[in-house]
Amino acid sequence: MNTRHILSSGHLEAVPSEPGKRALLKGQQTKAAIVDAALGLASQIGLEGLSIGALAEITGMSKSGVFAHFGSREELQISVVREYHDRFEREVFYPAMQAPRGLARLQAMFDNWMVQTSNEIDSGCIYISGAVEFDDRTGPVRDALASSVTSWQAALRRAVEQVQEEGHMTHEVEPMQVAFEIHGLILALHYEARFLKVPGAIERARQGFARILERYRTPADVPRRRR
Amino acid sequence: MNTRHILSSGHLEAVPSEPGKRALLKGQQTKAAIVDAALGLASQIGLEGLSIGALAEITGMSKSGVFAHFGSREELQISVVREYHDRFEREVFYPAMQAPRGLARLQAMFDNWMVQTSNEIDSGCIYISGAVEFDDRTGPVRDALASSVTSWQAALRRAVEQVQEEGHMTHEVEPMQVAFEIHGLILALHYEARFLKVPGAIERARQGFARILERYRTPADVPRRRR
DNA sequence: TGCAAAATAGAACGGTCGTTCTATTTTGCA
DNA sequence: TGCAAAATAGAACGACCGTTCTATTTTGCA
Repeated sequence: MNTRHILSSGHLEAVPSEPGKRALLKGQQTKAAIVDAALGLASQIGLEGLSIGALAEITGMSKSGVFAHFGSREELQISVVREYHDRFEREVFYPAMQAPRGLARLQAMFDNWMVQTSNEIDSGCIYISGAVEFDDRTGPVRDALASSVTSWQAALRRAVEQVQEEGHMTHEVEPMQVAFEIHGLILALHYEARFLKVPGAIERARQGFARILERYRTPADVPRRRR
Repeated sequence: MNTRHILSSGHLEAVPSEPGKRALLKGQQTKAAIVDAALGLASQIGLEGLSIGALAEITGMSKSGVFAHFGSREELQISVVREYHDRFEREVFYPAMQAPRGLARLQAMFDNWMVQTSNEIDSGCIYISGAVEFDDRTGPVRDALASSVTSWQAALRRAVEQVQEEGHMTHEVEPMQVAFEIHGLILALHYEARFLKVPGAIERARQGFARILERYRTPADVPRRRR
């Protein structure tokens, strides 16, 4: 249909493929602004709640103007997932990689993740709401979500392995089991803080994490209490 | 508007309020069937995905026929939440109360909860999907959801307290902290089994639960390994 | 069994949705 | 600076939404 549109619009003799890619500065700039607004909207009402009309109103554009940047609602949703993936890397993953590998890095990953998840008013986590919205659907949006989440889980697993190699955690537990339990703490935090609005959920998650570390500590490992 | 409808339809001289409540057998029966179908639908696509048109098609009724039983979509959603609450009590809570109070009962609550949550193909958990859909909204649907969840959490907390009184868990941990961590395991189970479709999520949750018990075990308590 | 009330059907409403088509404006290299 | 291509606007589409209104059928007690 993209082809049909190009062919049917205006001057046909100039084949529009070859004349060396333009910079498209303005276009990409507006597109980035739309995706930014879309991410904000999706964080509040979910990926399925995204509507092109609402997005047009927010950005002050026309519906078709917004639409043209993506070609379909699904492509818009995918763009939002990619954008969230990038931000998650930028705000959670990369900063944690600055910490020395081992306990400190795992702790940093968890801390950053907590902050990202419970970011007070706005921005619920797309990975969590998206999982609920797309858990019995197939298609590229689900795939984009799942692959982002899976890659983050793999990063978590590596971090746990490094704690084991460092000697601060027993090898008797599978790294993915630890990642599972940590994920559970984040999900419970998101549930209680964002839905039930109970205070102190962050502290519960923090305690849960500390107790996972204690539970799986190498027998010889020094307690080294912080706080 | 209800009044307007009554007044404007047909014979006005007979005030329709007093003639002793009828049994309404057929009506309540169809309503129950609609709620049942609605719960099935909401379990798959969420409370927000519920549409009266789709429900009419499933039940073989007309849209207005379905609608008349509830008066609004919101009332339909509330009915679905109440129905899920009843089933949750019937399939998770009451059976667990048959087990002797203490460790056995807490274990039964967790086991039944796991089964209810990861029920293979159909029926995702309304408490989980609903939390995501209504986490930044207000209104009676959110309130119904939240109060159901809160009452279940209170039941969980009592069960944990009884384990402490029984002497199988240290008093050093707050019961709600234990409930928080257990909730996290269920949420992670739901996430990984239903969205990511990874096998073995149930076993991860089960291990996580066992390790919570180990972690908080009274020092003097005999391990008493099962399996 | 009659008859009022309850239950259901059917059509229509205003609204929003994603998408398409055409027309106009804006961009940015030659 | 001209001009093709890119970007955007605007109107219209068919579909579905929740809801209302009126008309018809079904129910179940007197």
